[in-house]
Amino acid sequence: MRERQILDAAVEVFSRHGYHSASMDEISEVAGVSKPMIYSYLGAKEDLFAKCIRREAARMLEAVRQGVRSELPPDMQLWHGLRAFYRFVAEYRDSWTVLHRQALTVGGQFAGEVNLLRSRAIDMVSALVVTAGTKKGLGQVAEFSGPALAVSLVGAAESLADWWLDHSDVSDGVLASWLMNLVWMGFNDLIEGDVWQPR
Amino acid sequence: MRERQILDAAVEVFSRHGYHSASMDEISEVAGVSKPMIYSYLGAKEDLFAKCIRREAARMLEAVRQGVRSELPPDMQLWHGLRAFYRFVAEYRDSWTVLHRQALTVGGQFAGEVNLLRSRAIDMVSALVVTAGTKKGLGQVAEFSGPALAVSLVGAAESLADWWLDHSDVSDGVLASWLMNLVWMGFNDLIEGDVWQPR
Amino acid sequence: MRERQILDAAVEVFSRHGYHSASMDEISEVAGVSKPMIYSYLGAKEDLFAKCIRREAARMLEAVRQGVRSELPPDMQLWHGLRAFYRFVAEYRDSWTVLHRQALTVGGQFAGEVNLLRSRAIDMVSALVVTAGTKKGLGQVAEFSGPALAVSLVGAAESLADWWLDHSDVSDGVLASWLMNLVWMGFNDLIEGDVWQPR
Amino acid sequence: MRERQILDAAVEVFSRHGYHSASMDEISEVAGVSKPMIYSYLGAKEDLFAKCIRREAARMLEAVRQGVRSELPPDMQLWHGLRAFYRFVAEYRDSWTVLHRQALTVGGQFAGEVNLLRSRAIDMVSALVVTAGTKKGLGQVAEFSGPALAVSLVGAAESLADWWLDHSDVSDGVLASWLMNLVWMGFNDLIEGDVWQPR
DNA sequence: AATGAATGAGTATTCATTCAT
DNA sequence: GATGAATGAATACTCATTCAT
Repeated sequence: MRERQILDAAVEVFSRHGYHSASMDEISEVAGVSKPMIYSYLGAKEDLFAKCIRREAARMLEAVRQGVRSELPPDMQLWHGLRAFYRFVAEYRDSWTVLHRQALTVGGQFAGEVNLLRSRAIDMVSALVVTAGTKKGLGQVAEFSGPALAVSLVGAAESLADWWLDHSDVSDGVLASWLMNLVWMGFNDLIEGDVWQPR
Repeated sequence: MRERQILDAAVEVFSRHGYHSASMDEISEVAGVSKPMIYSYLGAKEDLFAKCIRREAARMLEAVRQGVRSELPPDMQLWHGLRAFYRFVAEYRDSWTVLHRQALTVGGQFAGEVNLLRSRAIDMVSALVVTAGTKKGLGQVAEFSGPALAVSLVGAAESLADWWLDHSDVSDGVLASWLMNLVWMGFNDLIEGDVWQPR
Repeated sequence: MRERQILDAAVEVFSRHGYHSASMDEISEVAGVSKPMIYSYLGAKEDLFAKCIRREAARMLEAVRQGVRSELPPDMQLWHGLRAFYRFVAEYRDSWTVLHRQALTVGGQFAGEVNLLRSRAIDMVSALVVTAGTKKGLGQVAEFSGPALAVSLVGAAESLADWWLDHSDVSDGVLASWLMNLVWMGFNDLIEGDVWQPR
Repeated sequence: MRERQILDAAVEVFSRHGYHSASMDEISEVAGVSKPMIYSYLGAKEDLFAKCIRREAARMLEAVRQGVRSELPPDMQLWHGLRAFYRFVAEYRDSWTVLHRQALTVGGQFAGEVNLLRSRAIDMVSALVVTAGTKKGLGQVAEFSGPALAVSLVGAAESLADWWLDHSDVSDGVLASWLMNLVWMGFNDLIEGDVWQPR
């Protein structure tokens, strides 16, 4: 469809240049569609960008959701979720770039969209942690602010994804494991030689 | 001094609108100085932005560095470092915004400056972790990729800082403690009811 | 065509104010076209100016070339060439102004273009003189530096053209005759009462 | 004196960059004087330029005037005058550049100044020619428009001077002789092998 | 339905010129 | 008398956006 064609091009171009430096001209060229078409189908630049973000966010969420196996124990769920996330980042690099880097630049105009994605991700994590906690009979974790911990985890995962873009010689499984050792085991256990491993 | 006056204004405006949308006109107005003065003292827009980033990065590093008490055990060092970081974010909100959000937008032109800051931060954390690890006679941590873990921690801290901007009713100490419970104890210990607390 | 429309306006404005003082705004206004069109069709100010010069130079050369009747004796050829030149100056006053006065001002950036024109003119004259000389079996003239004489003649013709702009009550034929009496006969013959006249 | 110091610098800078591109900053720097001084002594940029032209024009006229030996026959007077002119051009290259090239660029603002110089030069030449003519009992020359011929001669001399700047391996005497052969003898005589030589 | 052609509005940057000292 | 510091005003250039076809 025309709409999809244009969105694909837009994501590519926004990813390459960022919101401001991306030109409608280049987008129309890459899409192989005239500029008036873009305006007719997707509205002004701002709308277009918003729609890019929304679509890519949905894609990513879906990918992660599919990765999580809810029949497994919480730690394994988290691990699989992280792997799915990293696979997505690897496969849809442009999507990731747009979501993570470019979406922040537009004066908070799109913070909403991105925050929505982030909240969703955070919700997923929170659920996991809380579940794990309650299973063990400890609601304590929530008091340490489940949301805040989830936010931190998401930030860590994102940051590591960025790092990965420049150190791509590591598998998604290893990457996820590293992160598990940080957030599941903590430095303290690591120091003690106590590591986490997928079972 | 004039230079400082201008840089302050520039940080404020860049923080508000981002690099591209910020206009030299607004900066000059906020600074209470005519535009030619800006060019004379700090050069073109790009230079100006670079100088903003460099100054704020230096400030932040200094603040964190001063917060860390190297005579304390590693976990306490980390905790104090985090607190210093959050105090800085709270006090110099604009600095933080510019460093974290806006610096990424300029086509990687300034990635260098920001990455430098980030590397410095990561180095500090790495040093702590490695120190802690070796004290216990365990080089293991390195195999989990010290750098990657440090990257993750920094990401987590940044992400939490962002979250904090919208949930400012928490003290920096609490915030740092939350993060310590994530990275030092890990979910596993938390679930077990094993929490980290400043001593 | 749009391109022609713009070039016409540009020549007019450059002729009036010179390269530096001419503003793209005025050109666009005179052309009855918006500024972006100028940039789109003809590029930046410098390109625009270069294109003006090139077009006018070509025009002028063509005009002169068409004026020369190569079947006539050398002196008549020269006379006809000069007439054609003055007719061109009279008809395209702006072209002449741009070529002669304004093209020199841009820091030698366009000296090339103009010098090319001048060389062409000089070549034509040189050819004539040398032809005349060799017909009479005398290569001597070249030894008096054909090029230098040609340069001088061109300079004389240009200077006279400028003078003419303020004393337009003289026909191109008369003007050309005056010049012939200078360069063909010389003061000496004139003093002797020996004048040149078209046959 | 301060005034002279500034004028010297101005001529140098105007000669290098032309009127528009020359900056008051550079002039003040070259003069070793602060900008307000320039304004105080010589007025605004336009005034300054006018004064440069006036001074250099006077210098040049004086130089030529001193070169002419009025006790000699007209052709020798002319030849000596031309030599003096070329010696001046060689020695005060900047003066010549400013007078000939740069003065034309300013939208006719300074045409007056330069034309004044030119008229003076033309007057000198006219006088010579007329004198020569009348001595021979022939008022004819005037009918060929003494002024126009003078204008042409001056143009030829200027043009040749410009050419000389790029072919400096010729003495001023030779240069003047070439020109004499053009304007005194004419192509016709040259073709006949009849050349002019200083006696 | 689709586009080539056109533009309004905005921004960085530069300099001649002048105060305050 | 002399200047460092400051600015008003001007200009090239770009790009999102829309008609006329």
